[in-house]
Amino acid sequence: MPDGAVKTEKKPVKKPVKKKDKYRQRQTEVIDAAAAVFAKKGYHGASTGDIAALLGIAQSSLYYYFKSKDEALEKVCLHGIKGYVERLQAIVAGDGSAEDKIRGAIHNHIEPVIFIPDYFRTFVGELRYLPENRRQKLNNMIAEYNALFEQILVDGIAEKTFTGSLDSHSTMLMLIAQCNTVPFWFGQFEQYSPAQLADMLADNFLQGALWRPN
Amino acid sequence: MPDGAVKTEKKPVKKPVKKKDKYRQRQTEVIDAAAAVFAKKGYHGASTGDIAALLGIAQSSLYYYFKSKDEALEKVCLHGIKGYVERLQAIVAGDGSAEDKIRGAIHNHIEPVIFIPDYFRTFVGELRYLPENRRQKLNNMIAEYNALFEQILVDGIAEKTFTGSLDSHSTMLMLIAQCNTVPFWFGQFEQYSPAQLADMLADNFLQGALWRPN
Amino acid sequence: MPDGAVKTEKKPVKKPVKKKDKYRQRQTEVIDAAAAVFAKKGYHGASTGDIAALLGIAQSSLYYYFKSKDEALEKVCLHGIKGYVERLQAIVAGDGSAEDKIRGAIHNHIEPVIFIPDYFRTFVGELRYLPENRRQKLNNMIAEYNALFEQILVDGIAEKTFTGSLDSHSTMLMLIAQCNTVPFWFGQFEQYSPAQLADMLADNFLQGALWRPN
Amino acid sequence: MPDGAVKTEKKPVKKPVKKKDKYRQRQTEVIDAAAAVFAKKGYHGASTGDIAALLGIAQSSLYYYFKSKDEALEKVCLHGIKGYVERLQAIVAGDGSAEDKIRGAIHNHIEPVIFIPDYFRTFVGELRYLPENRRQKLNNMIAEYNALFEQILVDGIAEKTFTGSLDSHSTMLMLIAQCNTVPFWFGQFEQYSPAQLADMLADNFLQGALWRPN
DNA sequence: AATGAATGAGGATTCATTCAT
DNA sequence: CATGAATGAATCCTCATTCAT
Repeated sequence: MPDGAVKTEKKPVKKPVKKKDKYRQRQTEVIDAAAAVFAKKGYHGASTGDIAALLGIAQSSLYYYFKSKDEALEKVCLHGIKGYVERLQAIVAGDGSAEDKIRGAIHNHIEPVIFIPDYFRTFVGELRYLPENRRQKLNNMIAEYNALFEQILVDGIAEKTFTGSLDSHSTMLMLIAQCNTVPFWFGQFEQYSPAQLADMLADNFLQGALWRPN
Repeated sequence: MPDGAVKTEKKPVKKPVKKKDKYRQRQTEVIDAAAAVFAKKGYHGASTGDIAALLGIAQSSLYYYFKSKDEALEKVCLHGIKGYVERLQAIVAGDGSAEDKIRGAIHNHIEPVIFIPDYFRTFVGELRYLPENRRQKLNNMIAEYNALFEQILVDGIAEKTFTGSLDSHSTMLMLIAQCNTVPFWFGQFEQYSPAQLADMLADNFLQGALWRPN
Repeated sequence: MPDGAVKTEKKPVKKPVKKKDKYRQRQTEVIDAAAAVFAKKGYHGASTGDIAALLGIAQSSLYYYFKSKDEALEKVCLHGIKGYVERLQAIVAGDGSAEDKIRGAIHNHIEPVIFIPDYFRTFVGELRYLPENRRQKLNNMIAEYNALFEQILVDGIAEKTFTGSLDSHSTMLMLIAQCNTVPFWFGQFEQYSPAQLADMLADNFLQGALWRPN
Repeated sequence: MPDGAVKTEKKPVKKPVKKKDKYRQRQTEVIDAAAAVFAKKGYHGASTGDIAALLGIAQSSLYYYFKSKDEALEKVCLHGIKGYVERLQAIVAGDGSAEDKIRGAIHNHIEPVIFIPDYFRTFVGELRYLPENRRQKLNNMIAEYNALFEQILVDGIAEKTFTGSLDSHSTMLMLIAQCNTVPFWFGQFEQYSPAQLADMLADNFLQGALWRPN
């Protein structure tokens, strides 16, 4: 009984929370739309009108959710790599072999690429159009990510998991580049799950293509 | 008499040839500039003003060399893959092993990527902005190129040069995607020659990264 | 006394009054803010967002206190010259000399200019942006004010307080214009009180700048 | 004969000059229009469309003559005070009495105010909307101008042309302010020439309004 | 009594393109 | 050959205003 009273009293306390939540949710939808349009048409090829049309709202209404097209791109990119670094840190810090780690890293990289392809394609293809000042933070994250990735290779070479002829830096770049291209051709391969794709890629990287008689 | 006639006759005959040559040459410079600007800023991010500025001429003067920005992009893309298919055809028709052929194909693919990076980056990154009608021809070339590439893999699997677990289609796409990313990070690797890079890539693809005690 | 009854009876009677008072008071604050923003940024350079920000409320909340930006400007202007005409009428109707009256008029004009500078600057500088229909009333007040001012000059010339070479109309305009400019540079003269400033201005007007040996 | 040849040779040399001249001339017309519109509607109340409409050209064509609305305002303001400082310098450097100089200064100030009223009204009323960076130069010119003006007053007080009770700084500001207001009410006084107006103003300032029996 | 959400209209600016010379 | 001049369309963004709550 008192509970009922408490509940009705809570409302005025709760409301602002709910409102902010609703705003956040709508903002997410708006950024989703931006990601979709940027991915499809490229940042400069996309107009705010395109985004608004996708949402079925007025162009000017977009600006209630972001302050500029730049900011929208930034938000898309940030969401595109959210958690990436953290997850890779966990993998690197783990106690598996270098092979396990590289497989883990490839899975980590590819899965979001496939689950939020619009965000990821935008991140990969349009980040360079983000103005210098907004790009800084993202560049730092990339640098950190790359360093972690390379670390796995370096360690693997040291522990003789990987061949000593591997140039860790260029290999890292190539491997990441390869993963990054996935969302651009994945559409044609719906028969493979993201995990399968990641495995294929990892196998390819680790084993090579040559036939090995056994 | 004949002399005079010849002279006056020759002029209108010869000059146009020379003029056309000069025109062609200047046009090449213009398309070079377009390629450079497209590569740097993206098709939609680039303005005809940027191209003109790079050449030190007036914007309107560009239209003497191409009819529209679209056409400029088309010319850049066409030049970006000129000879690609033909050279790959020759490689496929050759009588080396599948391994040799795949190495040859990778070299073939990478060298231009590096020698005319502006053209190639534009081709890889901006082709999708080319209007449907102009894109047709290029798409056909790509399809043919991909088919040739895949053929090598298919043959290689058949002749047991490549492991049977290889999915030829997706492998082809990944391999090409990997080659295509080269011009985007090559700048950092001036210590490697294009040929060395191609070898590294081919080795990686063929041998894999795992350490092989022997 | 039947306190209880009175109290409960009064409430519904009094509250609306109190409410209106509170509304009026808040409205005054809102118009104050509008005056400040208009004075600083100009009518067209000011946005309703600026006003709301100064008050710490939402833009849309402003419309509870005025129906449009136009109306806000009108309210500011009206408040800016409230009492002006009446006080000048009193001065003109008084029985001092023309010199006293012109001094009184200048004081009358300058003091509000300084005590409510935002209102006054807005009135002087932004009135012209008020739409025709709203401007009518204010224009009439100005005309009346000017006429009263000129009357002092005319009378002063007739009674030989002022030199006969004075063109009363243009002099009136110049004198008023001079007073109007005060709030635009007064900030730099905090060492002078409004009354001193008015005196300086009046002295200048009456005596002139030339040195008079005596 | 040689003359003819020379003449035809000159053409290519002369042309560029003529073209630039034509551009300059047209630019002047454009800035004239901008001044007119700014003066009438205020900087923020004026749209580039208004300016274009006055010229009978397309909005976008304006940008061939100035890079931004800001720049247009700057050009108008600069033109509005062109020569002001220099002419006042000449007056101050002259060898007349302080009275002559102050008369000269008032004439100098008022005449352009009347001959190019749009420029001047814009300069007086809209300069404050010019972004900080563009305003610097103009502010410096104003400071220099004011200093020169004040110098006349200081000298005049020293040489006992002006009464010792004069506060030179505030008087300077008031006098200039008074001159500046002229173009805002001059329209009503077409019976007076600029010179007459300047004389009236100077007389007023020097002699004062009081009747002097003599 | 106030606000969140949304919008239409307008505004500055860019840009590809044209055309006379 | 090349350009100066001009323009229409598009684009990003701001803003006054509305209205349900």
